[in-house]
Amino acid sequence: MRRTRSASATIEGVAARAGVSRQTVSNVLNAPERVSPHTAERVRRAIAELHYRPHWAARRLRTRTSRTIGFRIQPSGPPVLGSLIDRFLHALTSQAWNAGYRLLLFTQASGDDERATYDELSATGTVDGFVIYDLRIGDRRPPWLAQRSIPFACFGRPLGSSTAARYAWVDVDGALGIAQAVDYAVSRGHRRIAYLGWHPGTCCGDDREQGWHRAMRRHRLDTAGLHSESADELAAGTDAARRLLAGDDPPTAFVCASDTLAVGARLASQVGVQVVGFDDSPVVSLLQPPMSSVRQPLEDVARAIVRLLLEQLDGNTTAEGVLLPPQLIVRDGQQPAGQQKIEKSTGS
Amino acid sequence: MRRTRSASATIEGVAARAGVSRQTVSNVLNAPERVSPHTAERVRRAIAELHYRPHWAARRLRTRTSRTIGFRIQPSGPPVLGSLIDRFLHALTSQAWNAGYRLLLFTQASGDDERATYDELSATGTVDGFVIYDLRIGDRRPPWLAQRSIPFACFGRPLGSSTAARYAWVDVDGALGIAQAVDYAVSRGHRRIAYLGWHPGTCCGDDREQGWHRAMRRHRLDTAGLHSESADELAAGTDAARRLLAGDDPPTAFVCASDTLAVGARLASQVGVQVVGFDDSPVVSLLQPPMSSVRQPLEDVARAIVRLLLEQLDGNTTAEGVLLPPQLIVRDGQQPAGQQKIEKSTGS
DNA sequence: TTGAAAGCGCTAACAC
DNA sequence: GTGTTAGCGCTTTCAA
Repeated sequence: MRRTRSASATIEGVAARAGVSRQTVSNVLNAPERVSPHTAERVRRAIAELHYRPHWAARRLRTRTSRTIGFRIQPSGPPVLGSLIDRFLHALTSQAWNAGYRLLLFTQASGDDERATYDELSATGTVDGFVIYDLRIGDRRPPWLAQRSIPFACFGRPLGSSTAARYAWVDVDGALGIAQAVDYAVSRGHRRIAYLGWHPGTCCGDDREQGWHRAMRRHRLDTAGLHSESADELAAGTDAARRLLAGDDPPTAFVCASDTLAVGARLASQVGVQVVGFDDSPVVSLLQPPMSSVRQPLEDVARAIVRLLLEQLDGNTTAEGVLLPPQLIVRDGQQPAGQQKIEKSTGS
Repeated sequence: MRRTRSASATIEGVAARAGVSRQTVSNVLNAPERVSPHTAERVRRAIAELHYRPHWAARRLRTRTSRTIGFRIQPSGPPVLGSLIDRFLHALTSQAWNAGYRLLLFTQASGDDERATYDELSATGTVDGFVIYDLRIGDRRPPWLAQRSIPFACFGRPLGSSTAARYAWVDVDGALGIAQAVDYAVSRGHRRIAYLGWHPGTCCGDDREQGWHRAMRRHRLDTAGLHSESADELAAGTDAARRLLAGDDPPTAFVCASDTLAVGARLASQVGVQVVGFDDSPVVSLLQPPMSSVRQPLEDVARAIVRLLLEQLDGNTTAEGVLLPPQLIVRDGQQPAGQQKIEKSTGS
């Protein structure tokens, strides 16, 4: 006869079967070094025979930890090419699990104060801390959480806050990524390299634009008439590219703040015009001919975020910022010296 | 001075402040009808003043319910256009939350038995049940879970199982969706309407192909030489479309089992050839010119799934199957009579 | 190295 | 309508 859910074994049952006290069973699971190998073996056998698993809630109540990380997903707004956050979510779930933590998902309750749910989950002890992302300039969540001593770690630098340095964050060096893209375009012989970015004030947009400016300066290239700001939309990318291409001395390459803008630019470009995107969205590798794009190291970001968060939960208040380098995934044309081709291009 | 996390109020503190017993406070929260309005008001004030929140784990232990639903996300395999599951995840999170449940995410631990994690989460009482998706033919999870009386609900019909009728599932009527697409193509004057599908045996592929066959028969249209089976890849769509277009009496419209195939088909098609996709991926609305696609009602799916799961948790063992109608989102050309245009097409 | 006692915070069952 | 008692399953503290 099968064990049923309603009658699952408790630590008491295991202790009885192994002929030891509850304590010893607990020690086998939580502090094996305190138990003699012989006893431990007997206990482990009893555990296996009874298919015993410690009750999650009982453990949580006793230790007063939830071993759970909260993560809020936003409704996926305007259509963009493959959401970076969805891919990040996979990495985060996996990293949290590896660290013995669970990931709890939630959404903003409609009409709710943005922070009510953070408060709820934290005050009830449902989660030990949060991972937050999509930080806007002057985002009020970091100071709000910090003031309440609620542990959190950010994907992205908290900008526009005087206390930003005190938060734990992990970000990808957008300036470096864009600079890599410019370097690559230069190595392919381009000199008129335009940048399609977002309106100033968008989260990581300023950072990426900086990368373009600096890289162009380093190569002693002129930037006049090669710059556009728009919303993060495909049509905006197309419009911007058309406008720039119509000028005197038009660009022969576009380096873009997003894949969405990049695909838009491609629609306005003839063969021979190089376009480099940002984020390495799945759809990008499907394009014909293939397009290069800057990839964010999402696994590394997730690993670092979990580490920073757990350090706080362990009481090590290391308010640290981690900046990770992205990687240009080259899909068009020959490799520049020193670059490694990471992915085969898809296609017929 | 601020309340700190470590010293949060308990039900005892609230009871003391309100001058009632712990039980009364509990009743105010869980069974308000048992408490006199006057007492309830006093208790509520005390709750507010102390910023009291019932401790999640204590509740879970006492009631022996986790109020949590488990959901496994797979690593996002080969690049496809915008993952349907990511959008479903938003809807599911929101619906679960509205029902008072939390959504717990997990991934398959590498090298693990596929079912070990389901077992772990269930046996420890970390979750009350699961939502599973991406059911393959003869998927062993449904019978495995059912045998252990672990509640679950499927997104998609469990196929290839003799006991499928006994499971709770919610699916979208793919045959109907494809039929809508065919009807629309016919209304636009097309007679040679091809179908690009997947290899037989793929989960919902057979269903969708059925829809094409039936709709074509209903319109008394010939299907010979208008059918292709391939992997769900962009290049495969392009190849298939090219092959069919090269035949005698080539198609003037393509109805596809996925947006990925549809976009592939577009790349092989000239202006005037109509292509209809499936899933209404975000990227589809970005195409120029816009493309129509069959949209799955993910909010409704999520709502029904949560309902079916909670019914099981409440002890109502309704092994029910729910089939929901999809909706053709028309983006190209004029509306056929009786069709409503749902979304503005994006573009310049 | 092992065991006994205590209690985490809450709610079901019952008495008043 | 409200209070008292008991105990969910576990781990921390302290004694043996």
